[in-house]
Amino acid sequence: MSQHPIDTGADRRTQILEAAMVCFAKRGFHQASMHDISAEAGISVGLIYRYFENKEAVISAMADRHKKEIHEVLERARQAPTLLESLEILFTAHCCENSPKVLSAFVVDLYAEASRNPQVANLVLGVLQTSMEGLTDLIARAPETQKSAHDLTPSEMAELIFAVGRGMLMRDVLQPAELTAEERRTRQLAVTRGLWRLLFQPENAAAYA
Amino acid sequence: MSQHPIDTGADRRTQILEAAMVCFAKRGFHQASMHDISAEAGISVGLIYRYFENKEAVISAMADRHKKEIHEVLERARQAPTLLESLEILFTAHCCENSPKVLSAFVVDLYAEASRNPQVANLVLGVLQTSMEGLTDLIARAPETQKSAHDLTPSEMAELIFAVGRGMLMRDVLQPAELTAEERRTRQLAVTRGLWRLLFQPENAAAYA
Amino acid sequence: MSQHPIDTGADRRTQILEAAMVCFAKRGFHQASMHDISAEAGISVGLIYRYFENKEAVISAMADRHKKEIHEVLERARQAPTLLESLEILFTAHCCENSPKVLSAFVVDLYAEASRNPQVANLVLGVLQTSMEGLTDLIARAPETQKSAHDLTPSEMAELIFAVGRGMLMRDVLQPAELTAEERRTRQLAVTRGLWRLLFQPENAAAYA
Amino acid sequence: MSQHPIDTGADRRTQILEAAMVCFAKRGFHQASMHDISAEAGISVGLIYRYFENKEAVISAMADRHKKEIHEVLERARQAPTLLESLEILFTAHCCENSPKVLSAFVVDLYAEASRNPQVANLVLGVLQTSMEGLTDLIARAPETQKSAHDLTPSEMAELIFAVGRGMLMRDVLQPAELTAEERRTRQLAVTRGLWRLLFQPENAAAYA
DNA sequence: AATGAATGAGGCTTCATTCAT
DNA sequence: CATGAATGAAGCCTCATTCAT
Repeated sequence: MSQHPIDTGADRRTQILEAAMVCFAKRGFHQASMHDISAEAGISVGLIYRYFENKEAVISAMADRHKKEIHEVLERARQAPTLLESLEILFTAHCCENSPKVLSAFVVDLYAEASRNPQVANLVLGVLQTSMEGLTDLIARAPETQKSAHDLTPSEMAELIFAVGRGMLMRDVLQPAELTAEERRTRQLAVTRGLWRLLFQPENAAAYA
Repeated sequence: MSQHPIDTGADRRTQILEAAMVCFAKRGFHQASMHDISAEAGISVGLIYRYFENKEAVISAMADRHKKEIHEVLERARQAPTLLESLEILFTAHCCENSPKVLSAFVVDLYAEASRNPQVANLVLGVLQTSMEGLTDLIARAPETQKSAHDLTPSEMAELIFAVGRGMLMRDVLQPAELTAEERRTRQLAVTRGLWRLLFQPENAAAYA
Repeated sequence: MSQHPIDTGADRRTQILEAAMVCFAKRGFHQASMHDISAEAGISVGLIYRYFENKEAVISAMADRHKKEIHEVLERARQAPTLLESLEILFTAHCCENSPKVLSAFVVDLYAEASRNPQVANLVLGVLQTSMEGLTDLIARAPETQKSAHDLTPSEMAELIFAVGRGMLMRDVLQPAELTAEERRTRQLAVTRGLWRLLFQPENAAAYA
Repeated sequence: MSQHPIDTGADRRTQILEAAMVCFAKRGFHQASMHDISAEAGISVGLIYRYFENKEAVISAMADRHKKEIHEVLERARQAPTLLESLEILFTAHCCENSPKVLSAFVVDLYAEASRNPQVANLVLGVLQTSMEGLTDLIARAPETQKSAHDLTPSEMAELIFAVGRGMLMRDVLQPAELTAEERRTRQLAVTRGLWRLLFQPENAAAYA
């Protein structure tokens, strides 16, 4: 029945997490039932329990997965030639449904969960700190930073960038569902680019002088 | 706390909403049981149903209350003498648990709920649009804006300010619970002020020229 | 507010029972809530408890009332000049909503209640036996009976008449609600008259001879 | 009773309906709790919901079952050699607890339910109409009818027969529970046979001529 | 006498989890 | 490995009943 006669444990876990992501984004962690997930994954409820101790463990695994994805994105961002390109990579992953897996609603729910589950909170906090350090580093090294027309430290700049990222993500869940991913992305990009201009493009200031 | 041994209907509703806010912030909309709320309010479960049709209605009433509070804050912000003071008022209300009623976790949950409940989504969207218009207006009128060293429109500036506000709020739910409200506020203010400086203080740019 | 400054206990009881009848007919004994009844009566819930010990007592009082009404009808039937007129009086009371108080659905519910509440069962049984005796007596005395073309005893004839009466009543609750009381009555009368002809009009038989 | 340790879905449904019938007859549709039914069936509450969407659905299924049983009886009645035997078959099924499944109290409750639930009303009405047509047809074809000493049409005769059937059934729920099924049957048969004599045995009339 | 706010037990239903097959 | 029937605790909600005013 499965694509291959052999499903490794990892494949199954992935399959289940994929389904869980859909359900969690659609209904939220606690509104999505194990049955929902099993149906979405096309398997039986019992099978989920062979791969995850309980629902909590699915949520944790999901958070872990989120962490890995963010780290991957960070890695890709680090390898971009310019700071603006790095930012665009980060932005696309963080803000948009374009990214294959990260759905806004899921992330908002993840933060909501973090607010009452210290384990999740620590994980998300870890992701955040690593990302912050990564971005701060990128900014500090970038030549664009040297000529910026303001006195913000790289760390402050990174903080602002992430704050705006999260803010746009929160905003995104309010969009009528009819908007396409592309439309969402465009609207968000407009705002974010405003911040980038402020932070990294001194010529406006120069014009003023 | 109650002025008289007589609780009018409005008082009861308030009492219940107050309790619900605590429970919702502590456990989330759907994890908080009606029993939790009644216990927190010190009344019986059944009594809640004399004042609210069902749990959904409690959530809606809460969202309404949030709306009213935000509008009040907006009004106060409008009356501040300078733009920066307006922003500080908005910031304090939007970002901090200092504000008597608005708890970060509740707002994050509200957005999570909005992502699946169109009625809540519309309400939150309405709040957002009114607030945005209000702030855009404030910015457009403010003398500080005239000399800013960038090309962002008032609307874009407002968008950024709100995005950062939401972003800090999301960030706030990750704080270890031990932080005092004052500490949270300070940390958030540091970031936000960075943005304000970028937007409204051209002298840095001037210094650069 | 009440028609008279003084409401005797009896008046209140009647008022409540009147309202209860409406509610019971509309929703059934156990589906009708005390609140429904109080609202229908235009009084407060608590007041019902001043006149009736509990809901059970309201149901019992209702059954009692039913008993009294049936006995009244029986008395009127007894005074009719002919047997057929007696039967018509009984029929009208037993089968039709035309009668001011007896609603089919209520009676069916009363029997359903009787099937599990021995006290109600005994009361209904008592009504039935008295009525049966009354009707048997009427039949035995009636001159029409003497020339009937069959060998049924007056008791058997009464039994049949009541059975058909109950049967029509049960049938009545299935009628679409749009039928007027008059239409219901007409349809039921047609059937019942068939039985009366069989029982009391020998000329058909004569025609056969 | 179960043929195998394996219960197919259909078996479970039957088991639940069997238990529900007992509970409904004992307490009525709305007084019987889902817990009552599960206990009577010897299963857990939750399991009922695997086989029925909700309590309403159990009631509907029960009504359906009643419909099927009545239709079966009608079929059997149709195949009886004489009209009187047909009637006896109908009678036994309609009036007596002897019939394995049809309990008087259940049927009275079914009609009570029908008076408020249009869906149930339609179903019961459908059963009634089919039965009526079937019986009318039987009567019209029966040789016994040709020589009857009255002017009732087959349809009127069928109407009377069903009315008496329902009437006896209603009467049946008042019996003290101590009566055996056989005793009930005998008493009811006595009445019903009176009607049959009136309708189908012309010799009495003839004797009169 | 009358009100209606308040209580809390109990009903319906869902769902995480287990386990026999 | 996989299934899905089965369990039962827990959640939402209703409603008979009480009682302070």
